[in-house]
Formats: sequence, C-alpha cells, structure tokens
Amino acid sequence: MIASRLEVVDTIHLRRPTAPFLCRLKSSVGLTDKEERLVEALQADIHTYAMGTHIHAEGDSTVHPWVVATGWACRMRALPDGRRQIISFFLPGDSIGVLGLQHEAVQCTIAAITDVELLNATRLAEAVNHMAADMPNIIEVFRKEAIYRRRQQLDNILRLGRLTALERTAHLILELHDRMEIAGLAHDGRYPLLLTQSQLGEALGLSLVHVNRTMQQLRHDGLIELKSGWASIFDRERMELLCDYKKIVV
Amino acid sequence: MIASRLEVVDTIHLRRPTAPFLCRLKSSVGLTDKEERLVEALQADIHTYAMGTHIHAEGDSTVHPWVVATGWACRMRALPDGRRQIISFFLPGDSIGVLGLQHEAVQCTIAAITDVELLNATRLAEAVNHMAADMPNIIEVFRKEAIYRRRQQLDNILRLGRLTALERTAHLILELHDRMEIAGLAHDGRYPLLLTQSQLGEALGLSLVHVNRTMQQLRHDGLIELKSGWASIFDRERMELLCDYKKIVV
DNA sequence: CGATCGCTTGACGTGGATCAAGGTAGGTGG
DNA sequence: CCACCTACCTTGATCCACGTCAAGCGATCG
Repeated sequence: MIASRLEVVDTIHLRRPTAPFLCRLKSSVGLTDKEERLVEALQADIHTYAMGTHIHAEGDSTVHPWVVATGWACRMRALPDGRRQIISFFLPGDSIGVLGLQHEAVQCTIAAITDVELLNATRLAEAVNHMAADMPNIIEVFRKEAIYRRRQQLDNILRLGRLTALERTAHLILELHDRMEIAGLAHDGRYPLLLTQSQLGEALGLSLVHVNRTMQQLRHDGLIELKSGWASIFDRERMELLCDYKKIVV
Repeated sequence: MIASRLEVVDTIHLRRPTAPFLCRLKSSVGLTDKEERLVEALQADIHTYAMGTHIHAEGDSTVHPWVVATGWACRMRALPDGRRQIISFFLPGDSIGVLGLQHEAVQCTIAAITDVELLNATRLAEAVNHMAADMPNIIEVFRKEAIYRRRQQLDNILRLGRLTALERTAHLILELHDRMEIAGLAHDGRYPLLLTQSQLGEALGLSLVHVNRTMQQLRHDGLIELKSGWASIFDRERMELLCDYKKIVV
C-alpha cells in the first residue's frame, strides 16, 4: 500500500509537467473529461526560459499565455536609476497572461528567476476568455483565481506600506508557503525557496543586507529555517500572529 | 460666447450629479441613446454617506454597486494594533463595486473620506456584468477601467516599495490630479484635494509629520502649492521627472 | 469662548540603508 | 587535482530617512 502511494506521488509530482497546475485545479473543483484532456494537452508544447531571461518585456502589448510547469518567475518594474520592485511571483502551477486585463499600460517585465519550464496555454486562454460552455470548472477556477490574485496585491500593499521588515518578511514567507502548498509542492511547512536575498529584498522593499539580518532573527526566534534552497516554517501560529497573516480562502 | 460657455460648464460641472461620471465616459467613447438614458437614470437614486462612515464593511461578501457623484472615499485595511493602510481612493466619477471580482476574501473597508454622494448603480452593474449587447460603449469603458485600476495598483506597489518620501508624495499628487482631470474636476494643474495630511500618510506609508515636511519641500522647490483644500501643480515636468511618473493611457 | 481638528515646528530616537570586507560553495579551466 | 572565479551569504561600522514625542498655532464651530 505504502509503496503504491509513493508511486502515485512520484508520478504526479515529479514526472508530469502539468502536476502543479492540476493540483491547483483539483484543490477546488473536479474536472470534466474534456477539461482533463485540455490540461493534458498542455504538455505537448513546453518552452524553457533560462534563469534571468525575460518572458515578457515591458511594453509588449499582449502577454503570451503560459502555465508554469517548473521554476519561479516574477513580474517586476524598474526605475531609471536601477531600483527595481518585484510586484508578484509566478510559482509552478500559476498561469501567466491567461486572465484578461492585458494592456501595454500595465508596463511590467516578466522575468525568469530560476530556469523555468512553461506550458503553452493558448488553448486554455481561449477557453477561459470565451467562456467556453463545455469548460465550466476551469472557468470557475480562473474566476476565483482573479479574486485570489487581487487579494495578494492588496496584501502586498499593506505589507509594503505598514509592516516592519520582520513582519514583511514573515508575511511573504507564509504567502509563498501557502501558494506552494496549493500546487502540491509544500509538505509539513517545508517548501523549496529559490530566491536570493537580493530578490527577496526587491520584493519586500528592503535592502539585501537587511533581509539577511531579518531572516536571521526569524531563524533565531525559532520561527523558520532556511537552508540550501528550502524554507521550513516551524511555528506557523506565532508567524501568523507576528504579521497578522490570514490565509486566503476563495 | 464666453458667458454661454461658462453656463455650460456650470450646468455640467456643478448641477448634475452624473457630470463627473459622464465626463469620464465621454473622454474615451461616445454613447448610444440607450446608454445615455441609463446614465441619466442614475440620478434617480442618490445616497449620501457622511464623512467617516463606512460604505462597505470589511467582510461583507458583496459590494453594492455605486458611482461616486461628489466627495472622496477610500478602500483601506487595518491591522489589529491600529495601523491602517489606504489601498486606493474613489474620486467623483469612479465606480465602486461595479467591476466584478467581488469576494469576502478581499477584506477591505470602504470609507467616506468626505461627505459622499453616491448614485445607485445596480442597473449599470447588471449591464456591465451581463455584457448587455446594447451597451457596447459602456462595457468597453469598464473593460478599460479594469486595466486602468490594475495599473494604479502596480504603481502603488512600486511607490510604496521603492520610492522615497518625496518621490512618493509627488507621485500620488500627480496620480490624483490626472484622475480628477479625467472627471473634469481639474483645470490648469489645479484640483480640490480634500485629504488631511494624516490620510495622505496612511496612503503613502508615511507618518503625518513626515508628510507635512515632505510637502513643505515640494512647495519650497516650487513644484506644487497646497492651500485651503486645493492642490496646484506648478511644474509638471519636474514633478514627473522627480518620481518617474507616467500618465496612464488606456 | 473654550474645544476640537488639522497644520506646523523642534528635538530626539531608531529602523533600515549603505559601505566595506570577508567567508563559503559550486563551477570551470588548466 | 588544484587554482581561480563568481555568486551568494554574513558581519561590522556608520549614516540618514523617517518615526515619535511634544508643544504651539490658527481656523472653525457649537
């Protein structure tokens, strides 16, 4: 029994590029056969972007629709003097450019933080945007997705505007955990965290040095551990209390 | 001639509660007769909220749809210890709760900053959300509106995360100007700014005292003037340069 | 005419930035 | 296998932008 369960886990999590996306979908709805097939078909067209390259350049009018299979990406904006702000992250299972609201006015660069494998989601985007009658569950998921993302944005504004460095850092670590968990990539409070401290700083509005010291304090207080690319949350309750974090439930 | 022009201005800007909204609509599209009538009909049901009251309480699932006729409101979130962050402002001509994406997960309070007159926009919201075939222009405006607001959110994130106090303040003053201008309520770089310095601080992630000093510097540098509820932008170009502001064009 | 609200100013404290210098690990070429 | 490089993390010293505290000031209002 145990062996077979492990096998399933292995099959789902390691082998199939659609696994994180499927995991997200199935965490909130079931899928019709037709929908299953649409998702399966995504694997037919995989694209790889190397670490540091741009998936979407600022100013391009339409974002090609993708679903992240592996790796992390981010949306960011830069100032003329080099200051940069990471607006949001794209994790495995997240979609890029599928939800509408595309316009060059939203001038953002989308960059690959690690090497990233992307599934071409053109068909998926068509189904979602034309409200295809035979894809009710997928459409429902993306409706909720829009709400979920909006909430993330608002959390981010509160984080940047009102939280201290310690609170901000804790808040982001919790957010990333919950998102990785939804994609089936976090277990027992532990998930792969591939960001450099410099990138964390760019997302949190803090300097690299201060991120380092802040995380040392979180570690010292027994709240988290960060080692060789993995984050572990030891004391979820105290973490949530520290930064007034509330899990997003849609 | 001049007299009659003034009269028009008077009629449009002072008398009709739908004027700011109409001005926004017409700045980007024409309207069919049917659409005109729908907008006119908004005046039939006006609601007033007193300064400081809540238009929408955090946690309520659906936001009643309104269009702001007069006054300013804001969306904000609070922390248990009393810290507050203003997420965004609602100015005359702005809609509240008309765009979809409503959900209790987006826990925000909407509060009246000044006394606010709101037009009941139930019918408008129905038309927009059901994509009524006979309201093509209004639907187009709200499609663009979603993009516009999103861009504002991203600007806000950049502002809070990466700009200095001086830059932030300048950036917000420019944003508010451009929005008032679209509603026909700014002329020659001058518009009514009804916010207290404390409220500006809550939007900018700064303390009241620092907002005061920052605005003094902007004034001292000859960039703006703030007097008795009016903001004037003297040197738009230097202001834009100072904070890398880019007008949102949708 | 006090009371309240918002603006202003000064003195002082501090969170986080900046500067500078190692340290460590993986990666590459000889 | 070693020597070197580069990317990232860590640490200490110092600086400064902004917060906090406290007081006063001018309007508006009942």
